[in-house]
Amino acid sequence: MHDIRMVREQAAALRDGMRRRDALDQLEPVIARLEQLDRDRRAAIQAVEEKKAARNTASQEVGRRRKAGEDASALQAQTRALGEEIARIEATLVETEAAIQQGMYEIPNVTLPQVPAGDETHNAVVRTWGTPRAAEGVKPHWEVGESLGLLDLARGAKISGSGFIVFRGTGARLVRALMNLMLDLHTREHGYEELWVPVVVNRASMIGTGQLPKFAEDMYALGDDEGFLIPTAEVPVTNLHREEILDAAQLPKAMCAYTPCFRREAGAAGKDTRGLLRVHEFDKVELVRYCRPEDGPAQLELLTGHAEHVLQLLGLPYRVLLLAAGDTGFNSAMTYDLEVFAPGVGKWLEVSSCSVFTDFQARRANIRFRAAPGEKPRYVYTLNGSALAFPRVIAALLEHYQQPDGSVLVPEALRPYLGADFIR
RNA sequence: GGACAGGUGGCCGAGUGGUUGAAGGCACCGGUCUCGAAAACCGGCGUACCGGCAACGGUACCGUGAGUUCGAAUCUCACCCUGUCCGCCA
Repeated sequence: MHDIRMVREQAAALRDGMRRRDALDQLEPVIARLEQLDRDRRAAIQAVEEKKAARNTASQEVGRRRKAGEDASALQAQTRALGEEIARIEATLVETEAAIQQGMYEIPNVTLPQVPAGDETHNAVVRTWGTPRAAEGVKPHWEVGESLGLLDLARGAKISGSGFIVFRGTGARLVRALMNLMLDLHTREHGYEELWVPVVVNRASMIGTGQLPKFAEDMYALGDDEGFLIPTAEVPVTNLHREEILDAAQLPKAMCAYTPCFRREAGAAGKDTRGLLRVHEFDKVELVRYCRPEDGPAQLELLTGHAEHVLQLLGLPYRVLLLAAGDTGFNSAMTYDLEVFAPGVGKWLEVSSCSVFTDFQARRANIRFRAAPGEKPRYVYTLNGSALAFPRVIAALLEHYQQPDGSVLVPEALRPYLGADFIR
């Protein structure tokens, strides 16, 4: 969420940001309405505070007179009338503020200057690593996975529904191996603190990282009062220090967590329905960083490099995309997607999305730091990225390392974790 | 799930209807002293919003929300959270 002052004082920059996302036409009415609401709000505040100041002095006078044994009933009646007037103005103020908040929730982050303007056709490949394997003769991962007994998609669908996977045998072990490989790498070599967090979070956390109120249909709500299944570990991990003021010495702060992730994938019906490419429950290791504002872009490069490192260890060819403004997520100011090549399905698969959110999430979640003792707290910048999402990595492994005899070669870095050189 | 006890500033803790944004202490910042440090002493020290170029003025905030009242940290109600005990449970 932006500061309302962005609308008041930097409206031109805000409009330009929306234009770069190809979203200005859609959002212009919202912005214009916010400008009016902001004026209404301040006028109401001035009126209400003036009357409150009058009431405060009057009721002090009542106290003084009563203590002195004088009659204060006329002044009391007058003050009560003032109170009723205050209540009336405050009621309109509450409405105005609710409308402002609703409007502010509609406006996405403004992307950084280095982000290309326009829709996804303006996404830029900034680098590639490795050589994609030729597609000839490579079977899609679901065929290899099922023939090797690693996946049981039919039974996943039976016990939970389509889009839920059962891994079995070496397949199940592969999931555990990936989890350990990634967590070991990030904690031992990249300096992240490992967290084990709840996968059920409350509404305040979902609002803090920006999943709510805009993306409610994408999540599983538990049906009782307050619980949601997390769509990503970003939610519990970024919210860890919600409503806190950190010491500057704690920045940059690096945390990682393995969690399952739950997504209803509303609106994605019919896309990537086979295999592991789009599922309702999947596992992932997530990296989260907090930093000082001036470090944001450099921290994004660092975090993206940490995610890439996993793919390099696994020996999977990938490319890094800098998303154009129009393809950058609502909360993000700049995003790199990592796409791994899966020759069996002949596609680049998104296995990570690394973003810097500037202070857009920190403002919502109220995560601040004090640069020096005595200084005013400022919002941190938050970042996160998957490193990595398991199912598509597994798909790529099963396709990229497929052997003519139907077995799958295990990349060296994974062997100690899986305890095998080949999956057969 | 039941019964008690609690939730006050960065932390500890006083305050039970009226100049209380809130005593006192710790921490922190500045100063005196010192070769330097510690100790001691003096002073400062919350956040947000509105107005103002500024100095500054105003308003709000004592878990959250509603209510009573001329006036609420203080009284009432609901909810949330924490602690202790009981029950249940992997």
